[in-house]
Amino acid sequence: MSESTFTAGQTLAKVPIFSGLTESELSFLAQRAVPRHYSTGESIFGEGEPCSGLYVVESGHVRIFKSSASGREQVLSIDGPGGSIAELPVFDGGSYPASATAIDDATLLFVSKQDFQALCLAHPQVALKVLRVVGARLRRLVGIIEELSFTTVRHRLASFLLRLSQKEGNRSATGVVITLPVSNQELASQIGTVRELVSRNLSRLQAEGMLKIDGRTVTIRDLKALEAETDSPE
Amino acid sequence: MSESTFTAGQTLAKVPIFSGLTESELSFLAQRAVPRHYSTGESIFGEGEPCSGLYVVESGHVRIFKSSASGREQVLSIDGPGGSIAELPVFDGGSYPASATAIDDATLLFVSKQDFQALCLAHPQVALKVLRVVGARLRRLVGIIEELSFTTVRHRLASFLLRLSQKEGNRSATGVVITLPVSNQELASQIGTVRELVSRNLSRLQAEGMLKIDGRTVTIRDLKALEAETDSPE
DNA sequence: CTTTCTCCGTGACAAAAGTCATCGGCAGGG
DNA sequence: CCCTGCCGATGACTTTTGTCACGGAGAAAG
Repeated sequence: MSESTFTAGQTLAKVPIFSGLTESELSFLAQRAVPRHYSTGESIFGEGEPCSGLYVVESGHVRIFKSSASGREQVLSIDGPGGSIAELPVFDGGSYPASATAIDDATLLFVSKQDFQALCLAHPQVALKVLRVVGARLRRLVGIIEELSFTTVRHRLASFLLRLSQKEGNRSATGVVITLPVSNQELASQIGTVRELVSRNLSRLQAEGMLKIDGRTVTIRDLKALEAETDSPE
Repeated sequence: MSESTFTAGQTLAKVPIFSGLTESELSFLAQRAVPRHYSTGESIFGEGEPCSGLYVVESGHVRIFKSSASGREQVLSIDGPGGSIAELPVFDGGSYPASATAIDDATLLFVSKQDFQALCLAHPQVALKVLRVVGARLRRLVGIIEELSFTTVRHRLASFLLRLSQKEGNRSATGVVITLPVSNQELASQIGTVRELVSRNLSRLQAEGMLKIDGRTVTIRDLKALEAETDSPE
């Protein structure tokens, strides 16, 4: 077994959709999975291209998004190690419904349509696992629709900050401190708006005393008030 | 075999996710599928309720939607005979991500989680079929996100009219004639806005000469112009 | 050090979305 | 027949969103 096949096997074992496979099954798959490396910003596939297989993230992060004619982008999901992308177009035979790029240097394992379908037929458990992950993906999409349809940019921004604070917030004397992980432009793409509105709404939340902004560092001074923003009827 | 089991078998054979099963497998499933009848407007399940199984539409139509705190609704999909709903929460174990009601009198076949999972394990083909159907569903959701994120109410209304005209438009001397199948309120829920904006935008399109509106009958007088509305960059 | 690039913040607008209230038509139930 | 409820249209207004243009901070490159 070659070095790369070995590491691929290691990776595959940790991927939710392949958990539960035996070692021999994993190595069978690993031998057919092709590792591909992408550098920061590089395109993995574009919306509308025919789909030849699925990818499993070994390292790095992948950004899946839709682009508009006028240049705006809407992020659908960000997947890190262990995540799988494009599971679905593999089955319905259509093209990729969105584009994918590497956020940072990333290594993905490519599994061809044929190999993967064969695997699902041979191991029905795998198909059920795929359905489970896809379920989570669907929930996220429905969540995006809900936010876009019902809420304002202000709401979505508040939600984003709260989510971030729960994942990686640090308590301090003055509140919960978080560091914005991305540019305002990217943040805008993730919550479905434009750069300027992110900037403006951040300023406004600061002016109202809920936040204290210092560069990319944000201190949530009034968590309660920020939470109230996310569930007020409008 | 009872009468109802027989009709259930008939129905199941036509459902995409069950096509390809043998007669005996179908009747096996039919015996476990429980027919449930719903009258117009009746709730089938509500968002957040634990999911106990999936439904197959035998007759009538089902509306799947999200509700906001302020009473607005966003329609995610409308499924008719042969459609299946809630396939996904069956697998990821979570609750229903949205609510479902019967649009008209409808008969659904309920298949329990257990029976369905067993079926998928016994017949991997079924799982692949489910994945195909789910793929289409995911594409539709991504389409909704794209529309909500990038386009205006005017755009979405134009798209809706064009879609409708392709499905059931009748050519006439003055243009393509269609009949709005739903109230403005419902139309608003389907394109993600409110009643008033649908009304106003319809009027505006009429004032600009693209449409001629008479009650629920709409004549598209300038198809080209309407199509131009749907792909202008904004 | 200077130039260039990227990113952030903002003011000034313009357009779109949404809210509220009102009016009129029409259908169904009492 | 009248009342009530649902639906559609529309005016007036507010809020939100998005665009354009500009200026400045800071990092990276020459």
